[in-house]
Amino acid sequence: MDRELEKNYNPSEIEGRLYDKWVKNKYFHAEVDRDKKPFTIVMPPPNITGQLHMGHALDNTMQDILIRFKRMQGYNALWQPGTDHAAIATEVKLIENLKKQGIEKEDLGREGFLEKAWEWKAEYGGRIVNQLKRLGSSADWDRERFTMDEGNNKAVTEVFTKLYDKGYLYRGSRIVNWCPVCQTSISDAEVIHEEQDGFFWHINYPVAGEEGRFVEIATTRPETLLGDTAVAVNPDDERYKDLIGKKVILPLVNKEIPVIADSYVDMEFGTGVVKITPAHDPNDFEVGKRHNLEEINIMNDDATIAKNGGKYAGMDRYEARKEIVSDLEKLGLLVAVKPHKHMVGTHDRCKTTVEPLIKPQWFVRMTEMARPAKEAVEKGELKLVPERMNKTYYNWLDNIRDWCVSRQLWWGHRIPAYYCQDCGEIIVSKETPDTCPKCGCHNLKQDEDTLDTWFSSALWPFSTLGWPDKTEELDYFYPTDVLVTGYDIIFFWVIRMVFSAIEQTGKLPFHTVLFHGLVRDDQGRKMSKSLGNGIDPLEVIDKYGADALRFTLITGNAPGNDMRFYWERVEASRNFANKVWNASRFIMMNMDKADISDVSPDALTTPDRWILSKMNSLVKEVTENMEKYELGIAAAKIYDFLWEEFCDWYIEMVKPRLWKDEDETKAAALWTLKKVLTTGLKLLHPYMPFVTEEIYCTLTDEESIMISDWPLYSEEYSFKADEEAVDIIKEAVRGIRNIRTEMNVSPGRKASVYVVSEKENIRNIFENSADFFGALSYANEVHVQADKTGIADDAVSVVIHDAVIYIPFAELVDIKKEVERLEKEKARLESEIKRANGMLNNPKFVEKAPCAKVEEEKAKLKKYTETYEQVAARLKQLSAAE
RNA sequence: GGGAUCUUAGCUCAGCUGGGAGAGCAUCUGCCUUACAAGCAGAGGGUCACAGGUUCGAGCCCUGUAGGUCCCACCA
Repeated sequence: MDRELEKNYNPSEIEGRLYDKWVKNKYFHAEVDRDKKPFTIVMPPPNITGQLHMGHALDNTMQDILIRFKRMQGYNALWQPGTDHAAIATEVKLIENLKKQGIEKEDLGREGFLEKAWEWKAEYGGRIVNQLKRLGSSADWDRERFTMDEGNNKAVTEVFTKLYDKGYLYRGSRIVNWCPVCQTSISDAEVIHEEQDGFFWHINYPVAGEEGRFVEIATTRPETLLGDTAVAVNPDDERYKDLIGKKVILPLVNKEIPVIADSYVDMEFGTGVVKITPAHDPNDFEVGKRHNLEEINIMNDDATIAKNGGKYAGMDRYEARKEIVSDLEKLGLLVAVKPHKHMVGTHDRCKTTVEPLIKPQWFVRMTEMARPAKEAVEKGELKLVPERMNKTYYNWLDNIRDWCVSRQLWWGHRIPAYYCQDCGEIIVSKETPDTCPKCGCHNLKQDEDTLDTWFSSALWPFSTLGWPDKTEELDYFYPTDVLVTGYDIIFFWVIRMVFSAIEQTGKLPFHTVLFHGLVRDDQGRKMSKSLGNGIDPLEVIDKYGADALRFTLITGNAPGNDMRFYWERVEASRNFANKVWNASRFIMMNMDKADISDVSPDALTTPDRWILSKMNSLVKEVTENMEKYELGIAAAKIYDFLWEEFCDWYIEMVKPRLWKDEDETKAAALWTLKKVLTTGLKLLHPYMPFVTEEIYCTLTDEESIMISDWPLYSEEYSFKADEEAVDIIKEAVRGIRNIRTEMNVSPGRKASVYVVSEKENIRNIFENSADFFGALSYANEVHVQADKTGIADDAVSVVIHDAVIYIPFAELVDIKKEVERLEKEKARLESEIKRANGMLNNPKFVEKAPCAKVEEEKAKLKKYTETYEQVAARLKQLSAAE
């Protein structure tokens, strides 16, 4: 051993070095290789404006675990990375930055602004990528993409024109969600409805021609009154039947508007009369369409009242609201003001209350594309993990509305639509057109708008692989396999990728979506900038290492569930890394004690076969759970095995053999230690890539653990008899330790241990294991015999199945206590026997339960009965001794 | 209004298709035993929210109740 490990695992020393080595050796890079099966994951592209947060850390850890696992299994594993231009986020951020320098967006003009944007991207766009690297992410950085790079631009234009030609994309003047602060339209998915305290203003509208008669309406937004073009009642409402077809006078505006009947009106709610403002409410818009009502836009883009708003023109919407209410009051038309909680739509980015406005926008028709997306899940071709996400998925698709994809922003993919300034013709084309196909003029102007960020990310799984070109990569790596993401962007992204992929490529973009939850703070709150409760993953990595962070994020959590972040848990994970580190150190320190190059299976001892057998089962369980995406369960199994079975039991069992100079089984022990450790390291590697790599490369001559073969379950390592034998020894050891603690015998004090059993096979087990059995149970000598000859009656005893262990602690033994202890044990066994008998005497159980279960109970009953008899016999002895 | 989900040890959570309640942390006791005190050996601690039902058998399946969380939805 030419290298040695430090006493404690120090992640910061090794992480950078190993990561550089992996990159340098191109382990992350995947090339098309027809001889190997591909396994592909596309990374959800983080925003270029972003900083790594716990959500990214979790998301990328899960992906890295899967990709490392598959890579080791022999797949040609590609983890396709990249970043997202994040239209609104970036543009808003840039505008803020410019403002600090006293520059307005408009001052720069479109070209100038975009120049700044690209500069900013060049400077900060790589920041989050570098942060991802610190996690250990084994993405193929040689293939890194950007949603606005050349290839993606091409894909976006291709899709836009194809959808347009197919009639799935149209330009229309419809009511959209408008953010007055960001000055752009946003999609329904970007609107968050939050409950706010507002008021219900009850207003009297005078009925035209009927002096003194009013209809009372109730509204939460009185300022929209300026744009009212009707008042609606339910056609079945007896109260207002006679009003239908009549006119009312719109207060303040003093204009006559009709009373119409529409079933949209709920008779039970409010006054049963609704003011209709088609230009400022989505429902009213629909009503207006049905009744051919005029749409009067009374608001500017910044949510101030427009010119047509009379005296209110220029006022902010809330200021106008106040004025209007006060004016109505003066006129005596304000009937009541009632506090009212209602849901208000806000922009998810800036929290501004959105204003429904009519704007000409581009929309993607969803009805046709939604269907196959839904069917894919229904037919099981697309699997959502956990399965309960199916309902959310269906529900969204069932109620889907057309997707508003145009944004009044500069940073993004400019819409490839051109308008003829002469004849109004719309041309959608991949190339900039020169002449108008309709009127032949050259007076064409491109649409000023850009596309929703998600329009391009919806194409991510195939655009990153070269689509629309028929590349080798696309052919080989696509469709991808698993998508890992948070359930919070199922609507924004997942569904849109699914229908886009089906429509554009005819294939699903992936066969499985693995969802994870949110990482919350220790009080269960969402981590957020405003609360200041966010924990920086990089700080965690600095303090405890990337492996500890990764392990923490993965364990103790089921797929799709939120989790809380605790520093204590990171510490526990770090301790585990250190535990593995030290076990390895121990093994390396002893490696020179024998030559293990030629260890035959016959040389293995019972504990060797036991741990190998346990290891073998572990391999199977871990692999199975990882295949099922139960990453947390698999991790817990590795943890338990390595810490308990391997460190606490096996290494302790092996020590006497290593210490003793003339022991012939030393090589077998060392061989087993190394075998089990390297297997364990491999299983652990996807979770803790750094510590496992460092140990593996120190312990073996291999180049890297990450390109080593994933362990396979093998019958040749299944040793049932040895497992049973060691279980008996462990039971005895535990019993002895228990009693010693109970009696306050200090560990330094050794004692003779007598194992008495009538059964020869049991005696053999103890005889063969005497060295480590003695060491584990603090014995200075172990006697194995068939009867009690030579053992003092007042020795302490431990009854296990098939044997009684005696420890002569004459001066320490308190017979009374000993009897008490045994009586307790006897009672416990009695209840067990009763339980087993209860089941077995139930004819229905015997009849209906599976055979294996019945047999199991019979075996238990036998074991308990036998143990019970031993205890009873021991109690008899004690009473005789008294 | 619709839907999802949670309620398990003091805390945070596992518990995969129903077959004798688990982990980490915390607590208590004893140990610096030649890999590890970031450790070792022991211990205590739970009518699995509540009420019914299905079943030979329920933490797990069904129904209802209470409380929490989240998502969706155009009740002005």
